[in-house]
Amino acid sequence: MLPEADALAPAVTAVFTTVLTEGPLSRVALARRLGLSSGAVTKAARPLIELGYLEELAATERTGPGAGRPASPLAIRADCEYFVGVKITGDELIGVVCDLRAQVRASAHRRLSAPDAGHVLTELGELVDDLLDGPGDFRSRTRRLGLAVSGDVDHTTGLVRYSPFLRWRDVSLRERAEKVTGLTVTVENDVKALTVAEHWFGEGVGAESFALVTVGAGIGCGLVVGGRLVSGSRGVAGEIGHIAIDLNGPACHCGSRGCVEAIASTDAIVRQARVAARQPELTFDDAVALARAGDIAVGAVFARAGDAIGSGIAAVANLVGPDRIVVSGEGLAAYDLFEPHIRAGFQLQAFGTVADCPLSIRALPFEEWARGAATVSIKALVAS
Amino acid sequence: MLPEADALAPAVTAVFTTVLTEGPLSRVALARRLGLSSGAVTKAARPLIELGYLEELAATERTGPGAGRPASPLAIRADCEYFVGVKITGDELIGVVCDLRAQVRASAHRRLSAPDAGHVLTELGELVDDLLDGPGDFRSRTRRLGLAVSGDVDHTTGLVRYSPFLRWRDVSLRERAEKVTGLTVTVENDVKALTVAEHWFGEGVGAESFALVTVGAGIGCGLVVGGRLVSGSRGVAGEIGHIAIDLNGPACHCGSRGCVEAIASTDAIVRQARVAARQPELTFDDAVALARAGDIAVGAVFARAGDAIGSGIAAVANLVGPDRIVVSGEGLAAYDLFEPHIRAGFQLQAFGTVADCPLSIRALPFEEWARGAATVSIKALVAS
DNA sequence: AATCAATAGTTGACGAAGGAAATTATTTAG
DNA sequence: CTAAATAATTTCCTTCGTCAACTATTGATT
Repeated sequence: MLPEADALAPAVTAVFTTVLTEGPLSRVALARRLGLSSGAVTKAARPLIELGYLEELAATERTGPGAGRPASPLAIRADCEYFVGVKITGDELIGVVCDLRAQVRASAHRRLSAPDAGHVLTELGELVDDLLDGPGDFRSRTRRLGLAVSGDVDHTTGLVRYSPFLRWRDVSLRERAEKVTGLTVTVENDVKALTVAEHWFGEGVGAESFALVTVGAGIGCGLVVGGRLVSGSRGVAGEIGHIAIDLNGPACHCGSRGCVEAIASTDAIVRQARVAARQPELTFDDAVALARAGDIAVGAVFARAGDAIGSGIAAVANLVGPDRIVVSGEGLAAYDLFEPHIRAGFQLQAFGTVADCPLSIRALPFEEWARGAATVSIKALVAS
Repeated sequence: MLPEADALAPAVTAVFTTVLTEGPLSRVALARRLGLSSGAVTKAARPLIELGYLEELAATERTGPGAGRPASPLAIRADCEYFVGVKITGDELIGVVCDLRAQVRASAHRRLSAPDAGHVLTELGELVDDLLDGPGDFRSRTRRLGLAVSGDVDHTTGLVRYSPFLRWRDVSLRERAEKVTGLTVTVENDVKALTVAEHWFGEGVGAESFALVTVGAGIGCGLVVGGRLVSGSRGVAGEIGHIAIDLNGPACHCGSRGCVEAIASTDAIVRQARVAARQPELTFDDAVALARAGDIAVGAVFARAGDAIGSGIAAVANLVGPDRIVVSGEGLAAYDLFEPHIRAGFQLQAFGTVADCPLSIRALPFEEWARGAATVSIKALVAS
């Protein structure tokens, strides 16, 4: 078992995170990248190699003019430690085991009969045991568990202040999960966890500022500004879903009117599609099918939703001017119906050079939320 | 003349900025505040005292139980150095001399016949000379000039990339202003400069995240997140004025529709008030007078503008969850007409605990923009 | 082959910065 | 006058990172 990587020198943390997120890099490249002397990098890398976190790759490519000693890049030893991530929803636990590079190595899920905290925690314990004792022998190399929960989460204390979907209030999730699993637990809001995952291992790598927009039952946004996750001084941030974009739009459950979420969440789409198609029993999948089959009224519902999402994204972009934006979410399963409208809505309202901000739109792969949870525990190891 | 405060140890900068922004503080209080040992504070403070930036106040108040050596608070010697700040608008230069605590000591302004860069720079040189050689003998203790310009400004290079009001493109303002004035020049976007001023010396002091919204000919927003000014990766950030809040609202000069600015800028208000009052020659002041006199149609224009501003502020608050928000601007000269609507619009659309964010609304004192410019040069001295 | 230039990485001396704890300073309470 | 409490300083020490010299490894040139 590898020892705790606590209380590391700044340079050690910097080298670790940079190699982790920006792939194999030679010591000289790291020194340039981090503004350190090459000697400092040598010294910082040594303990990480000795602890088994980094390894030196064989020199391979020759770059530049060709002369000179070839660089030996430092790379993460991904299998030196594993991390469990679990996304907790109202009716399901989705769990994964990831390696240090956040690659999913195993996954499992459990349906929940009821979302009360006691029940969820017992199920969580069993799920984690299943994951760690299943094929792969992860148990001996796993110390950490990350949990992702929607709602207001204090990630420093591991307290879930309020989670509407779970109907939890002030649940000390970290403490209780540590007792049940015996692992070191990190708790984070689900959207923020996903944002960290994307910032460290996805399309946000290297971005100084970055926004992740999730579209689904809710519409959320995780923000990275100045290289750091934005938490909001009252625990709330990234509530793109409750930006009002249409004074005369539909009423939203938040009490306002014309919120993005009231127009573009899956629920809102179903509600509008039922009216448009005059079928009160219509499901989301039915709506998608109708729109793809050319139903003009239902198609307009998706178009309007896409425009609304584009407006919300434009608002984020106009305010913080991020390097990059990623739009994702289970609601984008039908993303062919949304994408052009999201882009058009964004382009129309993005101000000046903000319109140049790269926007990637893609469906959210299954397990991604749980992977986000695991990423948070990786981050807790590296940048503790 | 005091030497350059370049390349200081982190603790020295921390002590300096903390004393500067959070008033006289004893060494022990500073140590607690900054997470340093008291010894470190003693060492960090010494050079600052020797250079004349700080002074030790006589122990005054006894706090707590009463026993113990009284603390001798460290305070800024405000008159040890002066800073010039100039706000450049299309038709006017507004200049001030501030002390190290950003108190205005002298001010002057000049009307511009034309906004071309060459002309502006000659006038700038004369304005600065007037300020420094006027009463007060500031010249000998002044090394720095801050310039505030609306538009896209690269503050690291001092280049004005694009300023629509001035019709400037790629003007290397820092270089040229240094040549004309002989001072070390810092250039910043006007709203960002004002934000720094408010963050360091105004209501944003101590805030980890903070938003300043300015209402006037344009509607802008400066953001501080994680203690640092948000610049936007393409130079654009805080464009609250171009968040669209009404799909069917009036067309905006930016090409979109229903932008906050198209509803609530002074121009937009005048335009709408002329229609409402059926007086095509109406001025802003006339509109204010009519609204105050009870004209319902004109009053509704102000109400709608206030609501729109409130919506924009709610969008900012929902996204970044700031500690505090300040609304200011020359457009708020008639702020009695706006204030309740701004607050109501904000409260309606602020999500969850975001609604608890303190909101202060107040008219922008004359010279405040220029003071912001001076503040930027103070910041450049302290945190270079 | 020998040498040189170029680049990568290591090493050890050094200096700057900050912590720990003993010491000094200054006050009030008794 | 002494003890307790708090503030500030000082000294010693550790840590971290730079600097510059040095080793290592390659391709190119002669």
